[in-house]
Amino acid sequence: MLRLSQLFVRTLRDDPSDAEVPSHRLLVRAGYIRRAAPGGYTWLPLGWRVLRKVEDIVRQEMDAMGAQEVHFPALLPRDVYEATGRWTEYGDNLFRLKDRKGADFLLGPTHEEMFTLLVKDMYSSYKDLPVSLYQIQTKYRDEARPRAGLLRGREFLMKDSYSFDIDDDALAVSYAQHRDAYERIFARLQLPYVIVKAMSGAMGGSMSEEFLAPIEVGEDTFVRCSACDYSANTEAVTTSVPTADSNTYDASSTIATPNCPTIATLVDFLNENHPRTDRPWQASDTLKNVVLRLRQPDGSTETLVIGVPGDREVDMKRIEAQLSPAEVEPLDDAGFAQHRTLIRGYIGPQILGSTSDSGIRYLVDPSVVHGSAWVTGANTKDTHVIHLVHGRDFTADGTIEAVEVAAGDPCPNCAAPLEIARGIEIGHVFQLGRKYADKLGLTVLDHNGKQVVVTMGSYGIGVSRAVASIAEVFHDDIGLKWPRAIAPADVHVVVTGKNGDDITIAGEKIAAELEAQGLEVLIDDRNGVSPGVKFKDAELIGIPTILVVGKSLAEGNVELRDRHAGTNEAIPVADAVTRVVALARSGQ
RNA sequence: CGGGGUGUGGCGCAGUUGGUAGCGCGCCUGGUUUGGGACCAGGAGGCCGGGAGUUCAAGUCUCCCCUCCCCGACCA
Repeated sequence: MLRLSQLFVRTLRDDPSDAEVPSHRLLVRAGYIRRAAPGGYTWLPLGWRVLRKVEDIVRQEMDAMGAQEVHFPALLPRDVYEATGRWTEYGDNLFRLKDRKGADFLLGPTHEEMFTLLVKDMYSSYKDLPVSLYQIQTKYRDEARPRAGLLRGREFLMKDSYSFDIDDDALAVSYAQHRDAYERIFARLQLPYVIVKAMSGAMGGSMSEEFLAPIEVGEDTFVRCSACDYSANTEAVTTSVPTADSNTYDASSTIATPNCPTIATLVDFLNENHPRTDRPWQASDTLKNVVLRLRQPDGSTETLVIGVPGDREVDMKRIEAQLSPAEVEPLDDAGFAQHRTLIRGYIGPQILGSTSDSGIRYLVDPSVVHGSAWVTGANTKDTHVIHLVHGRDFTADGTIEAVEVAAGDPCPNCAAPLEIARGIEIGHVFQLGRKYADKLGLTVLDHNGKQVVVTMGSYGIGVSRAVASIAEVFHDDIGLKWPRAIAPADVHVVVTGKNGDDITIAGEKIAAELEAQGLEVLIDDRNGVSPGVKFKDAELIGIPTILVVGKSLAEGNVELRDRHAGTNEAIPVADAVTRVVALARSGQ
């Protein structure tokens, strides 16, 4: 039995000043966690119980799908990460340290290499596959900006698992099993989620999905369709190809546009000096050409220009994801100096394209459809071109999804408007493919006795982040409201009497009976603490069922409070144990 | 890494023109209280983020560094 008179906890009356998001505020205030280091938290008894319950649910479902638990050290040698290039690739986010002999070590940010080598060490036949292994481990990442308490720390608890298969079909099966297990885990945690398509990006895999808890304070932006079930991470959105523009336009003409350095000033100038007959000019009539530099992993660079409608922002993440593994950056002054034909602010596609004199590759966003007419730069200072038609007056080398996805954009599935929402990434499933197995030499003999490279999947759940996410979903102004499955106890018995009086005796008796029934009981047996304080603390701590043994005992009643529903029901003392046990076992 | 804010007992905060630190909560002792964060009396607890400087004198002024929070960049 957890006795509040003994429990190592101190609830705070005021919000801690450094906590902004509700989960952080309430977990500290209710005595679940305490900040111990930048990006690091101490788990107090109540919090540790919740964390272990989340862990247990994850463990049960992973075991049920056939994965086997192992445990690696967090302290890892450099050479393993050197083999895959991640010692350098991971950059500043990696915690590095040296041992007394000066040898390099790191604190594991994720364990692909270790799992791959472990399987290589032990297995060598297709008969050993498939196999899925997992661990629940403390991970270390030297985040540039830890924030929001448990939501982004530098040390956090993660379940990571890895599947090993003989071929892509088998990988698809392992992937589906993990995905199903994740759905069961989040359902048991009562954590709402959407599964969004994610970019496989530099990891080189083929299929990747994120589980996002749709919560405003989340750091991930995703889109979802207002009509169908489509959802995707913003950088992974693919737009449907718009139909070509079949209108006929006037011949293009070059016009002087003094003092029009921005799109807004250009549009104003056009409306004043070259008004359209049908409607005013708009930013969406202009074609904005952004100059980028691509840097390939081998160090070579290329200048690239991307055309997007002038009313849209360029999304560098989306572009980078499609050009991976090349890195993308805006062209700097030195770069412009090398391309004298590119006049900043007046760049037009007339001189661009790999077959043009400049030889500069030119891509357009799909919204710049064939046959559409644009206002754009004339490649001379203070001069623009109007009625420049795609396909007639200029050509592109191809298309690239380049504009920042905005609310109201059409859904690629059904064309209904998309919504933009924020979420917390609580899980990620990923078909890694052969990247790690290749680099680390993980092969097995197939049934023909031939060496084949194993294909892998990697799957993660942020366990400590899940605790915070649940707190984000289940709280109100006065405290936490845990789902029953992970509450630190089944019932919180509030006893409002003084030591030795009838109320205290009755409360202790009920608590003991509840415990005898197998329930986890937290009893507020503090002497000399006023009922108001006990009620406030019970609401703050957030155990879903609160049983008050107090003044209504005189009428033979106790009070059964539901923290979620906010209800308070007087029930006969004799029924108390049965009722509470039934509630606890209902799972609701 | 850029921009903004911040740092004073465990928590929340005040501290004037520079003059040797205070309030509320919490904690301890005694007493009175006990259904919505009680009351009275008496206590304990502070390298004022760190360093350097100006000054007879620095929480307060100057410079450098650091922390935490927010926004951005970054984030398998």
